[in-house]
Amino acid sequence: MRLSRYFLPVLKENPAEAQIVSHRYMLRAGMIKQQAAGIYSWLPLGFKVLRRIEQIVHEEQTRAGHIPLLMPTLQPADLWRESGRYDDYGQEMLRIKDRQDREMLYGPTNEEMITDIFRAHVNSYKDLPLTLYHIQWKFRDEMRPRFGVMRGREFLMKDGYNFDVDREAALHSYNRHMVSYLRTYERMGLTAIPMRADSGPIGGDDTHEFLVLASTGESEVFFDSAVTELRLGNRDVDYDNREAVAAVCKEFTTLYARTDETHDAALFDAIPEERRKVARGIEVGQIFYFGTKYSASMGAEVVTKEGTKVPVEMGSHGIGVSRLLGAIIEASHDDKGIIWPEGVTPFHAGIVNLKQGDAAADAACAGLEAALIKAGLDPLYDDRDERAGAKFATMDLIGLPWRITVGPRGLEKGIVELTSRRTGVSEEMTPEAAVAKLITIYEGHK
RNA sequence: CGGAGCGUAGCGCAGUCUGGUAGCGCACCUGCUUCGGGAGCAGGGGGUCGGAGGUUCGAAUCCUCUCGCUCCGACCA
Repeated sequence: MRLSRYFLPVLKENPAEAQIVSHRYMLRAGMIKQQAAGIYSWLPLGFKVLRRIEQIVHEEQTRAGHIPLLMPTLQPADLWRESGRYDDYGQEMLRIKDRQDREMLYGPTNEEMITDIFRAHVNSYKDLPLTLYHIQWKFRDEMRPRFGVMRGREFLMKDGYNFDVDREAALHSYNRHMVSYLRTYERMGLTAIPMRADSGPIGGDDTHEFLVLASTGESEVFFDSAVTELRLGNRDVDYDNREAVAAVCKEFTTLYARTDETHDAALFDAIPEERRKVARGIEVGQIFYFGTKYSASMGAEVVTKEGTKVPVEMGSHGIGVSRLLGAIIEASHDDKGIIWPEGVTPFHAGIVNLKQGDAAADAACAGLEAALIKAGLDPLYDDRDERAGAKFATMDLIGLPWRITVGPRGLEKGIVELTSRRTGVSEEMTPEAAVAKLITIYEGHK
């Protein structure tokens, strides 16, 4: 993409309404535009990152054997009367009447609807296990939306629902989700710690929240500092192997890590003092096992091997997709702007032409752009007729992890500069070497 | 929903107390000079002062109502 033809409305000054760094940078980098309290348009750059995050979520869900579908944003109220949540949910649920005066709602979550789909089409234990998920816009009419996309009223969420024949199988589904979530967050460059949490209005017996540590987080968290060292890495976990999956979960949940809702001071104090940490975190996901809470009230039953009917065992699992944009920026930025992890960056590299209009520089940039595209990468070439400083400032702000700087001075020696946004370290090399190095860097992030 | 603020050009703000016909910086347009970390000079365009009513010879400014947004708190992916 050439910047002169793109739509990237960057702001030099900080918008008055943005209080936290991720919100400020998303506005300044031209990623979002607020349309109402807690409701945003996603401008091209923000939309690109949102899509990359969605893609990673899809890939990891598919890897775990979960099946994508798509449910509507609007739901009939009657479905929620069956589960009893229509009255319980409160003002946070946006209620709407259509022209026939039918009561509708903009879905804050989809347990009822997925249970309705399940009961209509599944009758036998032979069709289990089954996990269905979608990535869809939700609406929760928060009393006080804030922090940009971190606490919007409209937000994009991946929500998945597992259906299993018995508790043991359902717990495996729970564990499978935990591992798939660990992989998902690591691919996004995040350290998200699973913490024992409170079940809240969804209800249930077992639940973990995934927290990204950040000083601006809304939750207070207590943990053993050793948990932050744990990494899933490139381990090839067999998602069908209950013991293997459970072992990973055990590894990640044995050390103390809890939110303030479930914090136990006695257990916490048993940790060696130097490893005892109190910090703040951003919740980027949550998994629940809730058994037959919805299947019993809504009549979602399957026939077992023995021929008896039992309500299906369920759980639900969510990832705050739009919130992740904010969480990633909170966890990865400096005073110049965003620093995208390679896994989610909107463009793989920026090309800065220091002297637009110089024949050699123009040709070298065009050549680099073509070579990167040919290699399957997605570069952003700043071909604007701007001074070097303005181009650097824009690149730093929008946070592309790698920048190739091209100028007449270097070209005389046959070299360009490849600069890491994260470390600031520049290396001089030939254009061909820069392309080769970028290909290598991104091999692990495709 | 309780408490506190703010709405003036695309963005950031001054002007409101003390009423007199709207201003600054950035951005934008034109020209010239610059050009390896947000250039300089000159010229130029753009605003129903959130909206409605009222007071007044006259309202961005005073009064009433209303809408929107932000912050603190309680609630939450």
